[in-house]
Amino acid sequence: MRHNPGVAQRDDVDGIVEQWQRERPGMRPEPMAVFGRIYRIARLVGDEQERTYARWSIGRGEFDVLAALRRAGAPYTLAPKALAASLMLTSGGMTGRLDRLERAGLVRRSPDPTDRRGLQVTLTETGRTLVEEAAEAGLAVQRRLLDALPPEDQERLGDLLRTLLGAVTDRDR
Amino acid sequence: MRHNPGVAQRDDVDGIVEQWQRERPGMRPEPMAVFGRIYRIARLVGDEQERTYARWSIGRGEFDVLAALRRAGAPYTLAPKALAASLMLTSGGMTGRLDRLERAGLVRRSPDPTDRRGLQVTLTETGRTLVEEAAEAGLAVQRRLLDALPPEDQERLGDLLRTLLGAVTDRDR
DNA sequence: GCTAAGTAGCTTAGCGCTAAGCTACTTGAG
DNA sequence: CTCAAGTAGCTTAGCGCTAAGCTACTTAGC
Repeated sequence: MRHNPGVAQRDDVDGIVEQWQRERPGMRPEPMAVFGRIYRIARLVGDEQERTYARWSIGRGEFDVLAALRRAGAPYTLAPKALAASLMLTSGGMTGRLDRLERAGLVRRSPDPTDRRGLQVTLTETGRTLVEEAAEAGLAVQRRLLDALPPEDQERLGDLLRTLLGAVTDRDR
Repeated sequence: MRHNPGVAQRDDVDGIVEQWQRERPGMRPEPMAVFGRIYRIARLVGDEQERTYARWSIGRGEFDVLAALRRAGAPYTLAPKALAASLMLTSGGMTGRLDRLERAGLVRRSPDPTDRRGLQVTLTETGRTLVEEAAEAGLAVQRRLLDALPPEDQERLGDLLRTLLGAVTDRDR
């Protein structure tokens, strides 16, 4: 039985909140109703995206690198340092991703002409085509899921999350 | 400069959406404004929780196991199978977490009297005390961040996420 | 009761990450 | 100029996960 779309029913997270309320009265675990769902959605949608990108034989980590390069615009070039920062990754992690992408012929590493310590990572033609197709497919997944909400709620959700992300980011400084 | 709390300003995710719009007109990347923020919040708040639980020398994975046992109520006992299912973990991952928790004296493994293949995992007294303290601290972190939103928006956000999580979960069946 | 299929938990190999430390290079102070 | 401090990228060790496969046990069909 398919439930009425747009009408949210009691879910596992409600159950967890109620269990805590029963076991620890006075705990006020309501924030879990928000963050518990955020964790689960991130995990489940992330896995779904992973399955989508698998059609192009890349993982989500590799996709994120290609997408950052594509978004940067022609000539689709960034330093490993800049990529690692924007993807919240250590330099070691970045080295590994670039190794895999270079082996697959999707990016090219070349020396930075202005700093001999540095590199430039550039999308190859193959990489550019691949990331454009994969991005479209990944976006289609997101859009299909998000359409469980009417357009005005989609926007409201984005706004609420913007405020929350702002608080989280502030806190981290 | 601290911005006005509750007023969401342009953030990195807005920048990413705009970059895609500029580079790929017609792409309609608006869903990223929701899922991009969900990914970031999950990551950043998760890391913050990790730092909080570190005060008790456990990671988030271990905490989740202890919390599931505590929430289940006295006698704080569940089968590894049930734990793995509720934490979306493979049996191998569960074995590892239980090894660490047992070594730390926070849970005890005993044979299931009704099924000789099975085990029962039980919270020790030490484990129960620890998880109650750590849960309170983790919740305080969540509450402080969520208070960037007025109470009625906190509830609205939870409701919107419930609907979205419902769509994601449906999809997975 | 016997056997085939299914299930619970563990083991192993492999993967991608972090933290720490390395080399090569750049920058800034004197 | 010289030299100390800083920076970019890579290497290594260690960690916790998954996927696949194992053993021991249970269940269902005959």
